[in-house]
Amino acid sequence: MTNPPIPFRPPVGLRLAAAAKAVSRAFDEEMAAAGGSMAIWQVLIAVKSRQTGNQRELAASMGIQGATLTHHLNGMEKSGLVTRARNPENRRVHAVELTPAGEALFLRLREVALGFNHRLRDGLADEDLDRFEHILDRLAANATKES
Amino acid sequence: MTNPPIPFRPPVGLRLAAAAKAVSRAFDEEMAAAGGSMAIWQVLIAVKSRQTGNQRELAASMGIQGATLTHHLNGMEKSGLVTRARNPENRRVHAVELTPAGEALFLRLREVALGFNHRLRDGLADEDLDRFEHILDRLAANATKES
DNA sequence: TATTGTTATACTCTATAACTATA
DNA sequence: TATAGTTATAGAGTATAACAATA
Repeated sequence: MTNPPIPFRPPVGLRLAAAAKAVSRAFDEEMAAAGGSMAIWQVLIAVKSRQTGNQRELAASMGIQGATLTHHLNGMEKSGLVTRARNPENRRVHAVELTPAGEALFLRLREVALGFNHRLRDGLADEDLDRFEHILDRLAANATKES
Repeated sequence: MTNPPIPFRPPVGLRLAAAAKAVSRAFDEEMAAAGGSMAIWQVLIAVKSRQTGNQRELAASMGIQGATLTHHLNGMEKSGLVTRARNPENRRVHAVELTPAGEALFLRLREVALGFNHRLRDGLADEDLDRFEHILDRLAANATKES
């Protein structure tokens, strides 16, 4: 009836989550100091890198639901960062575009992101990062494939 | 007035965040199916692996604030998973202990976590994971060190 | 006064369900 | 009917500030 200690070592997924949390938190702080946020930055990237896509695709590329993206876009539109206009050829589609303020914020946040990543990569060779990203991809694929 | 596309490649930090999100989400789903959650699992691990620590240390090991941990413990106490009793030697300290239900849930979630990690590691050699975790540590350290 | 933890409150991100507009 | 997106609502996780209990 005693309670023998169970040998225990934190699993790899937890290591990944903890590291990602620490990195995201530090990144968020720098984004906030520059007038942005992680979510805003992701939307700006998504809009900037695939201007033609509809919102559903945009949301998918961010890993969130369409309604969640609407939520973020509402805030960004209210802040004057983006505009949404119906596409004349298919008026169901809303074309999301950056305003000048949105473009300016994108450039500012990009500076922050580039600087952050430069610091993040300190002491890490490109080869290390390539392998690292390869394993990231593998983990994500393993996690999401049906057992 | 045209809009020349700015060459752009998602930074590494974003890759890390996206992979962690995908993995965490899949993990959360399995935890939920077993009656738990990521937060509950982390508390159980923290309590289980360092029973002597006070709540502040517990929170720190989870990367959250003390008040946030209280929030989780309130829920877990209400669910009958943990008890909190004052330490007679220093009555400011609340000793967090698992109830039998908490122990049972720990074991159940551990099964889920072990199975998940087994699947997660599919096709990855220990050597790969060692290097991977080393880089995770490095990234976390780089992110949190003052620039 | 300092330490430990809780309460009160609020913010952000996320989701689902029901809805509107358009095709 | 099907598709694109929005609105309404809710839940989880987090934080800060003020507080109570104890030392």
